[in-house]
Amino acid sequence: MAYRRTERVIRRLAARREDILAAARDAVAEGGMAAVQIVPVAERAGIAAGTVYRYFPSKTELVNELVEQACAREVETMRRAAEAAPGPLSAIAAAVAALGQRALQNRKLAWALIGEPADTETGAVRHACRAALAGEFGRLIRTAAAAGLLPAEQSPAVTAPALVGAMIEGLIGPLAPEIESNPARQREAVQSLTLLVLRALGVADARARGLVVQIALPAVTEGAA
Amino acid sequence: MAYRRTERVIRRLAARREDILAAARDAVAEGGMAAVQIVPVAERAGIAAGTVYRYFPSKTELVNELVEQACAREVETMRRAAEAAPGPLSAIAAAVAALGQRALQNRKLAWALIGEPADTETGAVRHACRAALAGEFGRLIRTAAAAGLLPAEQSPAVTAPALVGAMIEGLIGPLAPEIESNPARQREAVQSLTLLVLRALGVADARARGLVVQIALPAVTEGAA
DNA sequence: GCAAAGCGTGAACGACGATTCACGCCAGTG
DNA sequence: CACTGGCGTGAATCGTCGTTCACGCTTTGC
Repeated sequence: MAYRRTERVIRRLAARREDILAAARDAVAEGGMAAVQIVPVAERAGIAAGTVYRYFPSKTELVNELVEQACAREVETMRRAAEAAPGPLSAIAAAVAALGQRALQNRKLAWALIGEPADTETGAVRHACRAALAGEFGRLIRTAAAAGLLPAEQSPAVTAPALVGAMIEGLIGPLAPEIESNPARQREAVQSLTLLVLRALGVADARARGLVVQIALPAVTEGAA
Repeated sequence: MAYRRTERVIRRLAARREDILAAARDAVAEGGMAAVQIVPVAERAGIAAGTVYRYFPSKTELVNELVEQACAREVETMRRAAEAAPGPLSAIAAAVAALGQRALQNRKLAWALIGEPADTETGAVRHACRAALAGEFGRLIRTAAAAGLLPAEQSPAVTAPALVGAMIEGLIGPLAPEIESNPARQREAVQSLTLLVLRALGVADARARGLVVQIALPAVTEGAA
């Protein structure tokens, strides 16, 4: 044998791989999914087009990994926020607020990754992502319902996806008012949305119960794009 | 002069134009936005590819018109359902139900036209479409709020888009349960969603008030694809 | 220092799909 | 009925990417 990957090389390769993913992420954040093109992404990463294919078998795979990564991060954010909450209801509130907060931090990115579609292949991954979000959310709903905190008539199979849709559309969808750069209005929007979701689930007096205040602004600082 | 369009010819041209739009619509319903390709659409319409360009300056224009048409139809459906309702609250319920009902009738089509994105050009039109839906919906909310039937704290600018999102995602989004062919379950899903929306707006006891029953199944028979 | 094995390169290739256009055909005109 | 001009055609054209690959350069092992 005459060649074996050194620790140093392995590290370099891994770093390069991350660079590519980061470049792709940046591209998405700037120009949406359509902006993820091999040559531009490669340039952004400071490498040649062909090199991308040393790390990813195809563009589809690259995009898939991007979406999966982002999705996992969101689900994790949600889960953590919920776990840190003192009870099932505030867990829901916290989850919504955390997700909303993050989404607002980079609306275009979030929208592109979760909302905007791509080829059929990628569609499956995105579907899995939404399903994961809805699933996690459904779990929170069921927990609260089981604890008698929500009207029992809930059908999480319908409400969870619908509310995920409400969050997506309400905050990051193309409809959302332009609040990108205004922290105060962002906070406001997230709160409105949180209240909306709670009401939708049958919690009429969330504000009175102080469910909103305690989740007002979960510091989300990790993993900046 | 040696040529002037006869009434008959004008009619034929208009019909052809509609044929093209219909063919495009069918294509969308079958394979999503991606399936709207000039040659296949032309074949479907029984004409040559080049002919499409006698009627539409570009594919983008064709798609735009398709989306606008569909959008206008939906907004109109919503408005009419609301107007026929006996009061502001049932107007909201009726609007949601009517929209949901129609969307379910051809989920793939609805999703492709409203949910699934396309190129930047088309994005603008779709944005306008969603905005129109949200606007109409916002109007209903404001009316109800003004009548003191909803908590005054509503901020339609946030809730209307969010609830449009909830409807889209909950019923026709990729996550929605597969209920295409089961009328009973469709009815159920629409009702759940209607209740969800009403609750989200602060109406806790919609069912008790009989708001749901009266909109149970607005016969939507007009304009089949 | 030398051979072996990856790694990086970027021009070239291929697929796909929108758009064009030179040519017949048919309907309207007088 | 002959003539005119728009309509329909569909093969060819053009652009836009994703993907490949033959060729150096770099790193590793001895």
